[in-house]
Amino acid sequence: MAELDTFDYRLLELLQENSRMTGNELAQRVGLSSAACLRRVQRLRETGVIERDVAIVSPKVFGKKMMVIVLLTMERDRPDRYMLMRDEFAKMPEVVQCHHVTGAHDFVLRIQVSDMDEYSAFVDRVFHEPYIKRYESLAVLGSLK
Amino acid sequence: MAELDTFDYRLLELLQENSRMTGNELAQRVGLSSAACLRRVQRLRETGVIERDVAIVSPKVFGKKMMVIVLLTMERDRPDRYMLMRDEFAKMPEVVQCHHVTGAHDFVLRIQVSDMDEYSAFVDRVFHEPYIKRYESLAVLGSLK
DNA sequence: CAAATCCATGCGAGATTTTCGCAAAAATTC
DNA sequence: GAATTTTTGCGAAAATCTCGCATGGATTTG
Repeated sequence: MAELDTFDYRLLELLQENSRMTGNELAQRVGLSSAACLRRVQRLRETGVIERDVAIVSPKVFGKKMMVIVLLTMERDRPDRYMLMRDEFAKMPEVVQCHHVTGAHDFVLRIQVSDMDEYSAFVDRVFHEPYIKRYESLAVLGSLK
Repeated sequence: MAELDTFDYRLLELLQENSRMTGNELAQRVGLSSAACLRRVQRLRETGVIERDVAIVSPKVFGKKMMVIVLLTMERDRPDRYMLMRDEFAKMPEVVQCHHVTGAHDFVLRIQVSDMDEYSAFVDRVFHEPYIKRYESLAVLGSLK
């Protein structure tokens, strides 16, 4: 992608807030015609500046009311396992986020489950592996953003 | 909102992945007519099951290339500070996520900044408060989802 | 410095998508 | 099992998006 100008940034800002805004609404706010706005947005999508569009569903609805943050520490002698782990985490529906980090821990995971039972089962299934040295579970009491 | 049936859940699942899916595409996947799908989606939005729709912008574009996860521990004698802290975090653009958690730490923050300098400034400004006992920064090397 | 080239623009037609009224089918209530 | 309510599919109308085209401004080129 070439360079983004002020219009593009403004559009991104707006769409990050509400991606269902129509061409006319955008036009009104950025001071371009509807067509121009939509053409720009189209380009932003094609070039990957806008990666995707998602609906944000109220967490209550899915009944996945329990969120846990896990700090994972792997055995130091198996750095090759990192990528494999990551890929496996990617496939698990309970894992909504996975960060590979520096420092005392190796991974920070955000886990979404319905209840303690489901979490407990998840832990048994996933964390009791030889290359996992330690895990620390932080139950989330409340969140912002 | 009344009850959600299997169709609704399927629609939510799809829209969570890609909210730009058209009525026909949805129809094809859930086995209802386009109109029925769109009517349901409309209702899901109206009733707040779908809270909003957002565009996900590549973090690189905004120049916020650095992500840090911070484990925050507050002084135990000031639990009243928790809510105030939370509200303050909510206002900071660097804080993209904030979870209040149980366990050894009190908050887990996800911070997005352009570089080390900006992070350093952020730390000085925010974490050097008397009621903050300890903070641990985990730089994110890579992420999934 | 003018000519040529390049890009993004606005306009508007055409295509796609969404919304809505309606009658029929399905599900629910009594 | 009849009556009522809800949801469906269809299709028309409305809204939205896409695209070709000519124009105008900026940059490049000769």
